Amino acid sequence: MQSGETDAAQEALMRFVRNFGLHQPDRTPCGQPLPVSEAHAMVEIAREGRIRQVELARRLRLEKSTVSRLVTNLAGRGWVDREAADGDGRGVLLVLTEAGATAAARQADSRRDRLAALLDRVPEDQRAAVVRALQILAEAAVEPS
Amino acid sequence: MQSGETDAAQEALMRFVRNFGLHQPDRTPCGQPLPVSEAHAMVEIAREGRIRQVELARRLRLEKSTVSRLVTNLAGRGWVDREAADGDGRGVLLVLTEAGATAAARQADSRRDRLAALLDRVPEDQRAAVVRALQILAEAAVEPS
DNA sequence: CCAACTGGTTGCATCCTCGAACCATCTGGT
DNA sequence: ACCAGATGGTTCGAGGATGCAACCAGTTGG
Repeated sequence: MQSGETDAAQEALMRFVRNFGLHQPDRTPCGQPLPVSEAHAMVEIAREGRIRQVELARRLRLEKSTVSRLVTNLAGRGWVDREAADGDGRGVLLVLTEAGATAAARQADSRRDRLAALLDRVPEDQRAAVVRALQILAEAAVEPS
Repeated sequence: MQSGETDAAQEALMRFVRNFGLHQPDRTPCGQPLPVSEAHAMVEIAREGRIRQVELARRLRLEKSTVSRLVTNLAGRGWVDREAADGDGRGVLLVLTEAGATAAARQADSRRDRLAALLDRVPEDQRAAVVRALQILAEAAVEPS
């Protein structure tokens, strides 16, 4: 590993976090001000349709208590329902409501716009490489929890 | 702009944020638990040696009030001193103390380790491309404030 | 010389996250 | 069948990070 390469990556990562506004936990570009973690939760729930709360916590890398409150918020917005898990009397199954599906779609659109604007500012001939790199990074960032 | 590409980028970005732990504002890998923004502040101050507080706010994309408090914390750790700006009686010039320089160096080492570990997990023949992509992204993420 | 602006600080409100305590429900071994 | 330990959730308390508004002190331009 070349030290210069690492330093460059470190510098670039910091700039990206700042420039993209990742340090502001609230207010994501999802149509309405929506906490990042709730937005991420919506993505996961929407993808699966129904998902165990503990599984959501694992994917979001959040404490179960945090997820519990987060889900309470989402339920308060009328976006998800809590159902009893089939085989397990303890578990909670999260299900997207109709309104939740609509909201998730709207959020996805806004996010798409934001990302499209970002990618618009990278030279066209490097776009594919950048996206690919992002995927590689996401994969490489997995830490043993 | 291909929609599939945007979606892939969006997905990858979300995974990266989660997997890398960017959603935890406190606790950065800098030797000791250090808030992300304070760590970034240290990087900027260390790079410049001395920097105006308002300039720090601009670079960190934070409200001046937030920076004021942030700097108070850093001063409390004994890492920076507040000096009067030369030509301007209002301004504050931030200067790294000796201890601050040491701390900044230590933090840089820890960050380097973390980044090196991350890059270690990306295939060697793509490392350069990934770092390059990160730089492009950081550049592209600049929003008109 | 005064109005408008700029840099900082402080107070207030909001939000996010974690750990601990607690409860209910499995699971595995005896 | 029973009990100890693990697992999934909820609630409570505490700690941090951030923004906005109000306020003060200097600066600038007309």
